[in-house]
Amino acid sequence: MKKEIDNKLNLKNIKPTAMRQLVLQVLTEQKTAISLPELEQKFEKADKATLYRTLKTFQEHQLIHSIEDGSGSLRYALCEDFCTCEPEHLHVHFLCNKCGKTYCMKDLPVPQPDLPNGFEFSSANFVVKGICSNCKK
Amino acid sequence: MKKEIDNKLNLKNIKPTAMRQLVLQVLTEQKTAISLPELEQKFEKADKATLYRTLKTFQEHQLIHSIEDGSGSLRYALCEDFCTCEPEHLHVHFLCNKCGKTYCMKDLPVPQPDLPNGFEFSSANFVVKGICSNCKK
DNA sequence: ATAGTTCGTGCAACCGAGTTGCAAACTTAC
DNA sequence: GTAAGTTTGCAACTCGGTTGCACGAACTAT
Ligand SMILES: [Mn+2]
Ligand SMILES: [Mn+2]
Ligand SMILES: [Zn+2]
Ligand SMILES: [Zn+2]
Repeated sequence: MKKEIDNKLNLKNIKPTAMRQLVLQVLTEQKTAISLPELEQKFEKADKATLYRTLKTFQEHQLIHSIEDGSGSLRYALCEDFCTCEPEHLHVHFLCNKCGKTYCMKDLPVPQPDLPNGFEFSSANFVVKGICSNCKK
Repeated sequence: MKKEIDNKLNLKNIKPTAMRQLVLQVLTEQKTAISLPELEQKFEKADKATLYRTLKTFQEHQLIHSIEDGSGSLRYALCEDFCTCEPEHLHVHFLCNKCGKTYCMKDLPVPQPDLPNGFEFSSANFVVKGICSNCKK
């Protein structure tokens, strides 16, 4: 739905260019987080740098969040509407060792461990690895 | 202590070559986890590939573990003697946003979250980011 | 409407971490 | 000793990410 795409962009104060609409379209279609190289392949002919900067813009405006899953490339996924990317909204991610897909476990908040004296929590990246339900059966 | 170094290597069934002794020496001196590029700089003249393969060997023999801290390069730190790198021995890591150092929080075990049906836990990487006690004061 | 300015895009070039092939040096087994 | 296996050094390469720059589209001020 074209209208919804533009709506989302407007809500996050991102000027809805053609490129950005296309990228957001792709992002919305994903059930798992996507990397820049993967995103690149979704287009017949698209420039890496432009996609890179598009993702960067999206992230700066908290439309998407990035996940360091250790797979060699950063992965990106849509934030939930109410998300402000603050520590209390962080969730666990799951990387499947078999299919390589990275899932947002939106229902699993990242626990905030008791750090030693003097250490200050500001953010966290919690990636669980294993076999996903799809690869399991 | 030269003897201790060789001892550790022997214990983990790693042939104690000169290179490996040197690398293990450096690793033991670190209070925070070290990356391959950082390790490279610790030597006047050392080959990246050799260091790389040395770290790989160490890891395969569970002398060290690697940490995906999202800093752009993998970090490595010594395992504790009893460590077998199994899920229950995993600990939290802390990356300081200021000095960039990565700490092993050996006293903080990685919690094992309740995954949805069909998802199987096999490993995890839990990195907390913030300001370390050294940068705080 | 025009001119000036800002913004987005495309292309090429670059960087740095990690990785591999290969040959020389070294170690171990016989 | 020689032969076989292992470790090392060097060079080359891959790949994700990032930047400089120039062109064109869009927006602003006059
Ligand atoms: Mn997520
Ligand atoms: Mn550690
Ligand atoms: Zn899977
Ligand atoms: Zn610090």
